[in-house]
Amino acid sequence: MPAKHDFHELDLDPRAREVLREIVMQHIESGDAISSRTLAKCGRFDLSPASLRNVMADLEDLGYLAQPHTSAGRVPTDRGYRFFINHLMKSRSLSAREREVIDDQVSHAHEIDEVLHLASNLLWKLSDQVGVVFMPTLLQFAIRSMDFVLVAENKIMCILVGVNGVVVNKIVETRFRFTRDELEKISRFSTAEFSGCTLDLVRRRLVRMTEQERAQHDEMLQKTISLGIEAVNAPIDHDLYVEGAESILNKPEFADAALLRKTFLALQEKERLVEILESCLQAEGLQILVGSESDFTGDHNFSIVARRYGSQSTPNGMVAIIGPMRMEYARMAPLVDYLGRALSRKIEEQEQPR
Amino acid sequence: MPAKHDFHELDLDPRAREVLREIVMQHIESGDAISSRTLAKCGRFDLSPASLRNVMADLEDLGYLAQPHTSAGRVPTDRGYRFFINHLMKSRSLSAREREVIDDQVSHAHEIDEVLHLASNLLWKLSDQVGVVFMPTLLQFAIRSMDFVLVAENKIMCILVGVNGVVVNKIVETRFRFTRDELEKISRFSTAEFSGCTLDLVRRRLVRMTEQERAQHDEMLQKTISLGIEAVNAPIDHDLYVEGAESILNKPEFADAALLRKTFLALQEKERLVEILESCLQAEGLQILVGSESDFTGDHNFSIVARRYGSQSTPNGMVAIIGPMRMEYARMAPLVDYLGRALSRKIEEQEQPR
DNA sequence: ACCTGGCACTCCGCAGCTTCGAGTGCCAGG
DNA sequence: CCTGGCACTCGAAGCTGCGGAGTGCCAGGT
Repeated sequence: MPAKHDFHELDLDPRAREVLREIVMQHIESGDAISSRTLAKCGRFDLSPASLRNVMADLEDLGYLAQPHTSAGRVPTDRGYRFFINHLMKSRSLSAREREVIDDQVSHAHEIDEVLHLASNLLWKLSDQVGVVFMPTLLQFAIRSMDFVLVAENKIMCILVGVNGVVVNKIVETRFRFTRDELEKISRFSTAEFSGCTLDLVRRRLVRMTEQERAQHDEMLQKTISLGIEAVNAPIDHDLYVEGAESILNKPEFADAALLRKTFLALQEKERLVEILESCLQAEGLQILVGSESDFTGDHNFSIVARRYGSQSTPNGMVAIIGPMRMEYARMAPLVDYLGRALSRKIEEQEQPR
Repeated sequence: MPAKHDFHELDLDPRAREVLREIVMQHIESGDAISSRTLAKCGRFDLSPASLRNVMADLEDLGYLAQPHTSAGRVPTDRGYRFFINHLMKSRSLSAREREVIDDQVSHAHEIDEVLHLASNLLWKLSDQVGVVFMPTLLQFAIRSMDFVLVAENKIMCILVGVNGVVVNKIVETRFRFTRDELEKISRFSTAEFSGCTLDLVRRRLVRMTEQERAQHDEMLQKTISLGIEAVNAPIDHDLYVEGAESILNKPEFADAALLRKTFLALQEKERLVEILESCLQAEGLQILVGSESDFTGDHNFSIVARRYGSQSTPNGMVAIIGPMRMEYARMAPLVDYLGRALSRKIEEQEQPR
């Protein structure tokens, strides 16, 4: 952080900070631009509107506030929100009720995808913003088992279980015919052989096997290898749960039909979402991106409140909320944080079943 | 159909029919209300606007047309569309390009859910309406196999394959511990025992087994039964693919933000969609529902173009397009029909693999 | 040095008015 | 039975004026 920036921020005298804080809070609540008069009336300041106007003018000069037009009140800028989040916000901890709902739901889910789906749903319902949960592809993790089941004469379902408990299944079509017996043998072999490997490693080892002398003559081995390669090459997507896109339909900032349309379509672009979530994956703890601070949020005046989940040992994903810049950060932050922790706990539990 | 209705419809003299047809077509194309003047200008009639006005007034009396307000042109009513669809429409057959796209895509997909997902996607892209594909739950069909795979110490994945090739997998948690060996045996047993049964029948037979003497003592059998019951009781949903809801954002009839919101939310109510699609499941061939002809479409001024797919022998689902009443029926009808046929063919092929 | 009331100014939103054009219905004449 | 003409209706668009909400600035008070 450049010194000048710091200087600015610390330079704000306490009164200005209070004013900024009040403006941001009121604006978040009402959505309107805040005038000096409303501010004076709120009772927190023993100042006349005129004095407040001076303070507000200063804050505008520093780039924390903006006026939509002359003779409208002031509205926080991205920087204003950022300052608010960094220095002024007092997180409102979750209500007992909310905590209960989260704990209850998370503990009742079983499969990991069920848990994640539920998490995005919870985020949506509890925040009334768009809830997003991201799980990176299995590719980066080691697998625990690899099984094959006959589905049709020429179709085999391959079931991969990651060390993190993620279960992925893919149906592959093969030119060989397999019997149940064979598949059972192959399952045993593959699991024994590859458990602990990442998919990438599995692929390399399979390829190496084809080169060995033995493979040329052992038909069974050939079939195993071919099936394994098919299975590993089958595309395995990351999972992205986006829930509650319709909740933006309510928000007054998107009352305009054209803007709404644009905003809505933006949320369908999963690739961009994945991209930005992946870029947050490194950082520990809660992250908040406001408006112009990232490409995606900047284009659409969004903010993102995100947190990594998962234990240190195993791969992580992200939970996040996406909404308009004007959102209740003080409530969203603890919500995302709590849910992230709950998920992490759940996942750690599942790793070491009692 | 009541005689009176028939009378009305057949009573329309050829000129009135032509006029109605032209109005519907022009309105579908432009979205505007059609005036006598525009109609006269189109060249298809050797009549003055005044004469056309008379014809139009008659059509309005009969309920085929309506005026949004005095001094606006005329717009087709539900009945108008219905008459158009039944008697006036000339289906425009698919372009070679479109047919090619469909055939190509359908033939390249493998798993049935992949095919269906693709189908809804195609419907959307080719029609620019909301594409819907519905597959009823597996419950009504006989199964071909039933396998179990170890996923974690206390979690078993159960894989059911229907005679129609549908593959369903569910992860169940059990209080027993299973080894790979056991699961393999159970899989063999279950498949041999239950292949050809509907899930309901499987459940009943499992329950009956618990009552037999043997079950009391044979631990292995107990475990099998418990697992089987878990698997069969795991909820198995119907599949519903809805794609392209965002395409209604474009349609001028939903320019108003409030209406758009309402419309959009309506499309999220999958239950109602399922309900209406299920009700169409009985009828063979293409079905078109216009506006007030059904609850769902009536509430939102939608129309639905739907068709059953699947072979006679095996269970069927529906493919459909949902859009505003003002849609190009002449193009949608063949599109849905063709896709339905393509799907049916694909499914029949998969039933009897060469 | 700082706060404050007052005042001029700007700008938005709204209500009311007019105008314009697009349609229709009806009628009388060919 | 068709047609041109005419009166009438209605909505969309544009203009105007006004009130309200805000701000900026200044001069005077503490």
